[in-house]
Amino acid sequence: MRLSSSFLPTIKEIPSEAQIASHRLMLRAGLIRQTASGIYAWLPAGLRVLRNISEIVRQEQNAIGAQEILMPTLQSSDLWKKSGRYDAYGPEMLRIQDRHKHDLLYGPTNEEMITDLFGQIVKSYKELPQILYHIQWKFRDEIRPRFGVMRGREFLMKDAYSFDIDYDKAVITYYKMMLSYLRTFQRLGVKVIPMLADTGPIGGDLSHEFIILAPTGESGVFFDADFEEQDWLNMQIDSEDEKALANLFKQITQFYAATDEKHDKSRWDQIPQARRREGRGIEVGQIFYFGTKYTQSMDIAVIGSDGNKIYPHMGSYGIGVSRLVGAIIESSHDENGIIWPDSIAPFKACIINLGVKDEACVSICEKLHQIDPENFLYDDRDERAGSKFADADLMGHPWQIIVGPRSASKNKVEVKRRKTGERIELDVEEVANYISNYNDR
RNA sequence: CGGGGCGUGGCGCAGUCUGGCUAGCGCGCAUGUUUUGGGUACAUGAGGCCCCCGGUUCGAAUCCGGGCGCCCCGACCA
Repeated sequence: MRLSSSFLPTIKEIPSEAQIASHRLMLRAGLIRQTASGIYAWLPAGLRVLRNISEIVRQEQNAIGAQEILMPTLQSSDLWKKSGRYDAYGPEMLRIQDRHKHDLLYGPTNEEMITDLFGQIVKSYKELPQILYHIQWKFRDEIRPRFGVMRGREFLMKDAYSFDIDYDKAVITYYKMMLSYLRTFQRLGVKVIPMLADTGPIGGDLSHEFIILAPTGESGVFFDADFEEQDWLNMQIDSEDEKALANLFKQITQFYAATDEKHDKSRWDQIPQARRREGRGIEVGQIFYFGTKYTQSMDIAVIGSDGNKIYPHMGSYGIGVSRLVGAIIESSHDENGIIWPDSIAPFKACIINLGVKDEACVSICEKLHQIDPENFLYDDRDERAGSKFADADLMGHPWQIIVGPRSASKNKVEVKRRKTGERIELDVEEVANYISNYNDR
């Protein structure tokens, strides 16, 4: 993509309405524009990030056998009246009437709908287990939206729902999802710690919040440093091997990790000083086992081998996709702008042409652009060097390829790593390899 | 929902208290010159329902009434 003809409006001034870094940077880097309180339009760069995150989430869900569907944003109130949540949900739920005066709502979540859908289709225990998910916009009419997409009213979320024959199988599914989440977040390039969450009236230890570490996070977190060393992606765990999953879960939960509400001083004190990590975090996902709550209230059952009704045990598993964009920026930026993890950056690299009227510069840039025209952003604008650098830093491209008349005559360019600021001069032909083989230490 | 604040070219603001020249300033935008590796300098220019409706007045961005929108603090939340 060429910057000169793109819809990537960066702004120099700090927008007055934005209070926190991620919100300011998202507006300044041209990722989003607000259209109403807590509601945002996603511009090309922002949409690319959203899609990159979604794609990783999708791959890791598919990897554990979850199947993608797409449920609508608007739901009939009927199902919610059946489950009893229509009245319970309160003013957070956006209620709408159609022309026939039929009550509709903009879905804040999809347990009712998926349970009903499941019930229409699955009739026998032989068809279990099932894990279904979708990535869809939701709406919760927050009392006070704030912090940009971190606490918007409309938000993009991956929500998965599982159906198992009994508790023991449901637990296995829960473990699978835990593994999938750990892998997902690692691929997203962020440090996320699962922490025991409140399970409400259901009890047990089967709900975890996934917290991304960021200094401006909403809650304080305490965890064992050993957690940081885990490499989930390179752990060869077969997601069909129940024993391996159970072991993994044991291993994960043996590490201490808690938010300030659940912080246990006595357990904390047993951890060696050197391994104690304290910080702040933002919740970006939650997994939850809730048993037969909906299948029973909505009378959705399958027939068991003995011919009797069985109410499947369910779990639900959310990842706040749009919230992650803000949360990742909170945990990865500096005073100049965003620092995107490679895996989700809107563009892999930005080619900065400092000599748009210089033949050598132009031809080198064109050549570099061909390495990956879709994912290399080419700053071909006739602008000052300073503003190009400032924009590239602001937008947070992992790589900047700087092409100036000085070195272009020697067929050399400068490559800058956004994250570290390290720069290296390379022959034009070396750039593609250098970037694709680069490893962060 | 309680408390506070704001609404004036695309963005950030002044002007409002104390009504009155042609509604200003910085940034951005356009054109030209200049500059050319970290937001250059100068010149010229375009761009305004002063949030909306009603009222007071010879006259309203400014005063009064009503409405809408947005932001901040709190309680709440993925």
